[in-house]
Amino acid sequence: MYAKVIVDVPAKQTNRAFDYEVPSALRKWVEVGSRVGVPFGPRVLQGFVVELQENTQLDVKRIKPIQNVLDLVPPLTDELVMLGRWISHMYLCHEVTALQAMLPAALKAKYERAIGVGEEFGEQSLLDMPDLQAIVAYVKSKGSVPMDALMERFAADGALIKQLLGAGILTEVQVVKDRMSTKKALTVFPPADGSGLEQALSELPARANKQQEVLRYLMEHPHAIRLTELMETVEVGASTVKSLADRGWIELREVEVMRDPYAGRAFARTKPLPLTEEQSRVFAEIRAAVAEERHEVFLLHGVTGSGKTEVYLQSIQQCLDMGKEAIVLVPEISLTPQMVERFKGRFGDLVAVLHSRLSNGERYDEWRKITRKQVKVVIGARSAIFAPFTQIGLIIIDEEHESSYKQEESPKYHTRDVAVKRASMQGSVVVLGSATPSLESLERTRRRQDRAEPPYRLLTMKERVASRPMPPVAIIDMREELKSGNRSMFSTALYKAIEDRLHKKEQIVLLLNRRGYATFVMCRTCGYVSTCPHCDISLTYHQSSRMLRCHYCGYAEREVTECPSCQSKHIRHFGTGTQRVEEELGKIFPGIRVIRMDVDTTTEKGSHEKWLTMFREKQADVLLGTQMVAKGLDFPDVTLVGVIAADTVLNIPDFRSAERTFQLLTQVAGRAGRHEKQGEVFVQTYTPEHYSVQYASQHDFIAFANHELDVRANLGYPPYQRLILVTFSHEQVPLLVRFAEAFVTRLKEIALEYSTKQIDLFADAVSRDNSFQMDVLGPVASPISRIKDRYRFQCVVKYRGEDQAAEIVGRTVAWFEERSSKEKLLISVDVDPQYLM
DNA sequence: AGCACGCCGACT
DNA sequence: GTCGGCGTGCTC
Repeated sequence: MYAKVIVDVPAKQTNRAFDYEVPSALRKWVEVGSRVGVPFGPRVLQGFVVELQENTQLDVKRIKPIQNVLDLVPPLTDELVMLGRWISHMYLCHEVTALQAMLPAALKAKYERAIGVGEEFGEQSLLDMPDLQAIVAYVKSKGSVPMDALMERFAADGALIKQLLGAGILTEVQVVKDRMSTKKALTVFPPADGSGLEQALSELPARANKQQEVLRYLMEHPHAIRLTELMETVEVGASTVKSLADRGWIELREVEVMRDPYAGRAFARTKPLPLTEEQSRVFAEIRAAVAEERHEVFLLHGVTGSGKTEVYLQSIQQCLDMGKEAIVLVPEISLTPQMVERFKGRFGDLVAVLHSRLSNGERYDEWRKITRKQVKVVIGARSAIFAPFTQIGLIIIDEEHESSYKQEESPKYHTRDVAVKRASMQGSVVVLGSATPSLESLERTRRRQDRAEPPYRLLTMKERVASRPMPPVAIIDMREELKSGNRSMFSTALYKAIEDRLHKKEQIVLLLNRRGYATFVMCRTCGYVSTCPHCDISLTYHQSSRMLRCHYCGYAEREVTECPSCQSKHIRHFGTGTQRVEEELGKIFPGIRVIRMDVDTTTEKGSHEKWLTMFREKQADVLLGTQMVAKGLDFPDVTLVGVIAADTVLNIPDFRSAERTFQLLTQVAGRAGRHEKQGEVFVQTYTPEHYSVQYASQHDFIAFANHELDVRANLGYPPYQRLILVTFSHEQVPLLVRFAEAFVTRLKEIALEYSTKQIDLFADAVSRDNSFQMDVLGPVASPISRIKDRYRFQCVVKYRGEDQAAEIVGRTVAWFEERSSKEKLLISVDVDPQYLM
């Protein structure tokens, strides 16, 4: 039997399957999806089995055998292996990179050097010496032994070992191991029927008090118990228990344990809540599709507070009733303890939770609950879409518009598209939920049936549960404030509202989508601006550390008090960041309690939850933060939401900035008045007339979407045309420009090869049919033209119709890498980019 | 990615 | 005359 194996070398030349023999001893362990150790050139590598074949004529001189199998149960399924291939084609990455992305970090290969028995073994007269024989026999019995372990065991024979290595009787070998081992704990096992313990008790000397206590405890509780737990409850030392084990009365051995991050936490069981009329209507649709096992994608547009989660929960229940599994995806930031609680509360131990705050070991153990079929529901961020389930009935993506569903490192996949692909492979239902759906998804609900990519079905929930009204949104024109002499960052209206809430002891959420203190620092005499020496970007001033920081590469320097260019002392901080707002609040409202949440205050593990808990317990009046305060939070006493500057997002030069502004304003407005108390929202802006601000204040997503879709159609942007962003970087500009231009020229040539009568290249008309059109913009300097001392150029491939585009770009990259491999030029390809940066 | 094989400068 | 530079090519 032979296996096709993808080896763990993410390089162009090794991006294909290699053939290996499956030794008969390993036959029943090697399956498609197995992780194996294989000899590759002079070393041993980890690889993934992607195909098995009985017999084939292979045109390779020597087929090597698979060395070992790394898991009892293959960590990947056939389906995930296929999905990996699809991802590698779709998003242009090496196949092994796609497969690796599906596994927890704990399963990343670790290569260890060890000593094994060499091929020279047997014919050597040296072996007559008993000492040598002992060493060789030992190594042989173990297969391979780490060098230090061997030296320790045969400490006196260091010279001999060296000699054996020199003669080739022993050789250095490489062993593939897991990065993370399973956690083991010493566990005490009393005899099965409890018999013999009484006997043992009588045999113990009278003064062996502690041992007697242990025996009595075990007679009362005749089941296995962790040694540490036993030591704690009976208050004895380990030696006491060990001596009982030595006499054979009890058994003491290592048992694999799960690291359960939610161990010891009881989740109150909840029952399905009664559904509103709207909820029932939506639920009926989803339930029917799940019950009929019909692959279908629903876009659930439900306003904030319309009770989407309850619909999810009941749909999952339908899935479980049928013996099938469900995956729930949420943005990392909204995977809060409250969210976990709702799912654990409804489905108890059937839920595995995967998020980035878990340690590698914890995540690995949660993941193994899936492979062991101990759970039926997975709730997690992005990568949970790869949960190795085989009977998926339902995949839910909450807040489907979130850009964090797009992975920014290779493989640069979009979770939504991977989910739809996976669901089509398994025949499962997908529910995309959002109060502000992405325009890509909305557009697909409006497509005609006959397209190659079938349409999604739109489900709508317009009412908030308990008929709570949407909070009124006031738009405040900051230009008017300036005219009337108010130069502070708070408008009069917002100032009064904050004062009022402080007085009433109600809570406030303030949003400013910019961290740090000031966005840039400028000399008022000569106009000098502090910029990063490694990146083409201005430095941000951080008040707490009195440092100027680069938000791209992390470079930091001391605050300047004197202009480095003209020595003037007139240094001024421009632009407002969260730190400055915090300081200002303290000045205007003495005694105000502010919690600031941004990446600077939430890097520590658990800090995110800590701040939210403090706010919930009303230990603060204001929750001030970047977009992380806009998502999914639900606090009953929040009656005021203030957006300090809506323009920060709007002014970013990106075709999605209007959409992002609308989403952000809608999400943050949804934080107010979710309970009995009526809420109020203030949006400060210098562009109050902009349609994204206007429609957000009217809570009118559909009107906004129609407007924005028109804009996109006219400009030829997604969802009507799709994009591939290709970025080049190099330390020298002239070479970079030359290469980027050569790339674009070649790309156009290759694209023309694909030109047939239904493929219409470089047509600029936006017609609504399905023909393939493609255009290349650039190359131009990237918006951030230098990062970490590397200059950046980019080109944007625009296309529509069926996508050979990724293939065309892929072929161009391959052609290009053959010619530029010796230069340190980096090319990065991003299919369906979220940001054109 | 590693690592070997393979052709041209400064040293015992 | 050799030791060693890293350019090119292969790994089942």
